Amino acid sequence: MVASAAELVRRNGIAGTGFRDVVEHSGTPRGSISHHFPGGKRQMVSEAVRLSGAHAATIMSHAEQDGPAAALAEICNVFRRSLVATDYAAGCPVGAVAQEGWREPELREAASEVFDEWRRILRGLMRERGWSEERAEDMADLAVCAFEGALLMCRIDRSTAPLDHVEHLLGPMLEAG
Amino acid sequence: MVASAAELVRRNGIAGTGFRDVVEHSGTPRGSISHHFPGGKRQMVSEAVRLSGAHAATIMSHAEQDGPAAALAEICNVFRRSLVATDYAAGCPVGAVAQEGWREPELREAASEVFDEWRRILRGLMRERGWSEERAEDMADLAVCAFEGALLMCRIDRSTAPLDHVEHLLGPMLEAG
DNA sequence: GTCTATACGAAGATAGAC
DNA sequence: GTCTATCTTCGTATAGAC
Repeated sequence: MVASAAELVRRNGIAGTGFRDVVEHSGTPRGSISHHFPGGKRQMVSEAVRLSGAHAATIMSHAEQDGPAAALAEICNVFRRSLVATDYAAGCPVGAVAQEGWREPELREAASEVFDEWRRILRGLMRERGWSEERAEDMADLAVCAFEGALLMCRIDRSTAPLDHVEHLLGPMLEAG
Repeated sequence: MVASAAELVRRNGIAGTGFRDVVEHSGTPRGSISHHFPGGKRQMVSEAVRLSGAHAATIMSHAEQDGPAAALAEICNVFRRSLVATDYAAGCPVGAVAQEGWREPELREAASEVFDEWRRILRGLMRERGWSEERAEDMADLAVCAFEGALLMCRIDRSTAPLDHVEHLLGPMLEAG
């Protein structure tokens, strides 16, 4: 059910995703919403963001023995496939929450923790490549910003070009300390 | 009225911005909505995006005699001031539409044209610095992606650091061809 | 636990008076 | 042109039956 929520939010946004859609998409019983999510929609979206964020972090970590550029390439590949497979409907659920749900402290907190983890992973990989702590932090910021922005722009362009460009330009930069 | 819509959309998103809020914010008469916007909310948001996009393009163009890094710095400065002045409520209206309104062809088209103009401006400035057409295109993509992503992240972090990092890391890259 | 029905509020669109 | 009132839709939350 949380996975369904994440999938719908990344496509239609928070406001565009109702409980109705989630129960339909997940096939779960309609009457158990308030039982599983006493915190209402906020709680559901919050859990969806954390789930997606952890999933992405796992993907990046899988490539961590190959360095920061490989980690970036890996996560770009996964999202690029999603974009193409859904005809550019599937963006990033964390970005959606960052745009629509930042006023809700619970959602802002969830998105914040996800972004922090992503940056922490990239920072660690760059440190291993000899970057200074400060430069690694700045570059990790740039990488996550560019990644999130690229997902936005790919949907508008109906093309994976922005994501491709980010990956190919930023990858080498992350390697050279 | 369009300016009010743009201001409200960049803060609260499309779904979070009702006609009610717009007439209140702009002080315009409530009964003339459908007269000025026969196309409904879509039309209003579409015009708001184009207005904001053109405004940002003008800002970048003001610094164009000083090169691409100066243009980037100028637009970053303007949005950084907005972020701080509104306690991180004011993001980018074009980004909001890219996230929430991409399904509406009219809105997607408007956002697409705005992004294209921004990239065209940066590409032109980089060409003057001796970049090849292809590299200039890729770097312009990266710059706009990073800028949009930074505005997202600044709100979540409640800090201008992501935007600062993007500006300081990307600026020099745009200069050196 | 799961389900149905409903209350409550919000928002967009529309019609008609002045 | 401007305004008020209303219609309709939709989504969340809640209460109560099985």
